[in-house]
Amino acid sequence: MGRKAELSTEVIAAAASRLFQSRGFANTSLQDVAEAVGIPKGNFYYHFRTKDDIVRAVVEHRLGALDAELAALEKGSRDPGKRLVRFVQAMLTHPDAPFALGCPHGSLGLELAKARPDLLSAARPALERLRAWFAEQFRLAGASAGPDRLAMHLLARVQGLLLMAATFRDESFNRRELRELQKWIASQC
Amino acid sequence: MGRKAELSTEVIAAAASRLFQSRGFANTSLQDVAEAVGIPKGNFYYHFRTKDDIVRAVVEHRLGALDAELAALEKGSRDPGKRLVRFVQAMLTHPDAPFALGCPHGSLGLELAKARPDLLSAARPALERLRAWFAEQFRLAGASAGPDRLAMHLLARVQGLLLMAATFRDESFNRRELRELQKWIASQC
DNA sequence: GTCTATAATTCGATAGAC
DNA sequence: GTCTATCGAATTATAGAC
Repeated sequence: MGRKAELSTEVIAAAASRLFQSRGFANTSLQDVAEAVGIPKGNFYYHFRTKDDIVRAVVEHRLGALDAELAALEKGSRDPGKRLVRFVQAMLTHPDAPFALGCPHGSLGLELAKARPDLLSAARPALERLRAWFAEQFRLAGASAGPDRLAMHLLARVQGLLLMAATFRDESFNRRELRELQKWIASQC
Repeated sequence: MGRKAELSTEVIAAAASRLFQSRGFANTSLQDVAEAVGIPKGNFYYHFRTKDDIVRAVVEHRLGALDAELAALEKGSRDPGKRLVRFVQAMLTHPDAPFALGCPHGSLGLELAKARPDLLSAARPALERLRAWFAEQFRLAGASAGPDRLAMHLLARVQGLLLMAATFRDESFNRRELRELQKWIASQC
């Protein structure tokens, strides 16, 4: 079945994912990751060949976490429009703290677009997973406009809301904008 | 009048501003800045005490550039609603290439919110200048909703659009979303 | 004021013992 | 497989000649 080192590699990816979200990719050293997992930093290179490789592992780990969260939303509600509303609502209490640090997938994409365009494609799958799930909910809801366009629009609104929340830290703006976004979702479903 | 070192300091800030936008703060070394200006990197510390200090100088430089751009928009159009429409249109050809690299002010804020929360407040003035100008245009246009809320909403939409543009590089999405944003502006003025 | 030289630290990555 | 030890390069920052 699985590779022998799978567990350790997955543990490292999970720790790196948290560190990338709270400090960014460039500001996370292998030392930081190694300390978070409790291994010497030299041992890191048994699991990964370079620091760049960890980005791919992090995104793969995030895809797994995302699948679980989206599956829970699908199980929790029959109405696809309500699922979307609950998704954006869940951001408020999400362990990744996107209102304080931005969307983990969007902020990683933006950082890589600037500093490491060669790695940008590695960060995109998580955002595309979100986009595809949004589109499916809109399609199931029988939205009037094209579900793909609505999905991209919603993703952009989410990214903008979370970037503003992280930089301005204005609670009343966060609440108001979140409510308006939920109203927009309902109006499209 | 001005300080003796004002010109060199301003030149450094301008170069650092461009590098922060294209590579990010953490990925821009003092060596990069020194090379861009054509001075030895040791000479940097005659103008700035630390690397952190350059963030404040960069934002101050950006405020000046922003003032000039907004003044040109005010001069070019009497209708405040049209000014807002032209502002978002101008992003397409802006030298900062926000569609490829994100909004320089928003992406700097997001990076600092993650990696250097102690420096976040230094990055905010540029975003707040934009917000204030948006609000003034909405107020002048006699918008029905509160101009401050409309301004924050517009800023969030812009940030979301540019983050998505930088990470997805989907030209048709960029055009469509830009057009929708302009339609929203017109509907509020 | 402007330059060279370099200190002090940290980084990603490697070598090799066990 | 897991550890220690360390390399070479890059980083921020300082010292001091001119």
